[in-house]
Amino acid sequence: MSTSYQGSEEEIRALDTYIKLMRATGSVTYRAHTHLVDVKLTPSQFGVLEALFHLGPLVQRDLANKLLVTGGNITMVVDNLEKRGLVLRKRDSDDRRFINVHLTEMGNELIGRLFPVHADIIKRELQVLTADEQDLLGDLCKKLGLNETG
Amino acid sequence: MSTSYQGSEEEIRALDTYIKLMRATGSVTYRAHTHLVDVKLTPSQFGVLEALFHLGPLVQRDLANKLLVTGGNITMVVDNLEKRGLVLRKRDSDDRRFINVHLTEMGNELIGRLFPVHADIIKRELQVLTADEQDLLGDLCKKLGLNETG
DNA sequence: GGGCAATAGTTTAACATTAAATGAATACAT
DNA sequence: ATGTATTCATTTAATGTTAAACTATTGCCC
Repeated sequence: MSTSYQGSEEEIRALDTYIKLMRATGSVTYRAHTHLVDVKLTPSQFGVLEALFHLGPLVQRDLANKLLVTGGNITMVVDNLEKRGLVLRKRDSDDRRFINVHLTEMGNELIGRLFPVHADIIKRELQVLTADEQDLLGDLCKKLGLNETG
Repeated sequence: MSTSYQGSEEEIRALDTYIKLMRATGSVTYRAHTHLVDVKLTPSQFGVLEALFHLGPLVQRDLANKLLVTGGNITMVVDNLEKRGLVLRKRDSDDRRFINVHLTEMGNELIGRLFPVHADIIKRELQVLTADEQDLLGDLCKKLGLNETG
């Protein structure tokens, strides 16, 4: 049956904390994405629209960096968004390597309508914690992220 | 440029906390997977091996539930692990709907060698937090996960 | 200014992932 | 006991995801 792994106390604690971190993130993310089914958007597509909504037109490389995915991935996701008429590509005339991605009228309308729903879901999920607890959680998470690179 | 979204204070806080949670999880997970390149295992494949290592042989449905993925996904991942001779499928003779997945000698040897490395990476990543901080983080995460369903 | 390194984007191959449809085996209700 | 509903696994289609190879463009350097 269960293969017992003999780790140190620190390892046990770290693995236990990590699994809880994973579950919490997965849980909130899962719920934050349920409403996307209605508009037939994938989480990745929503992520791109959200980034453009908040930051304005972006070069694909910047999108990839923001969303922590590869360039090839962005090519695919933007392709599908473009097919649906939600975003447009516009090559930079100064430096023709760059391609600016911006929301179309339709894309802007959609994400402008979707984001408040998204924000509300996140808010309700996080409200099992008090404001202080959320700040505390944020601080602890920030420390974990800082650990450099990646 | 930046399209300003006018959310409530609660929404702003929740979104801010959520993004930090996502970044922290992504950061630790990313680092925990770097060593898999050496043995040409994908994170999903590692996840299956890890589950089998700790819980013993599992039916595919249980694997899917443990790893929070769909059944079709497990079919694919187990296929690839089976091709490499790391796991074996064995149909249950009592209830022929079930397929038990278990580690082969080679699979057991591999995950037994890999898991300590994995545990050590997680430990080092989490050690930017004290033991108390880790417990606190775990508790906060647990509250988030509890919010039922999903 | 001609060659070379660096950067942006695309493509390809392999694997992952989901939802939905299907097939096979079992449970259950009347 | 027979028909119906469940459950498990697979398949399919579509999209995502990465790494690696490739193209195109620009920057740099001698």
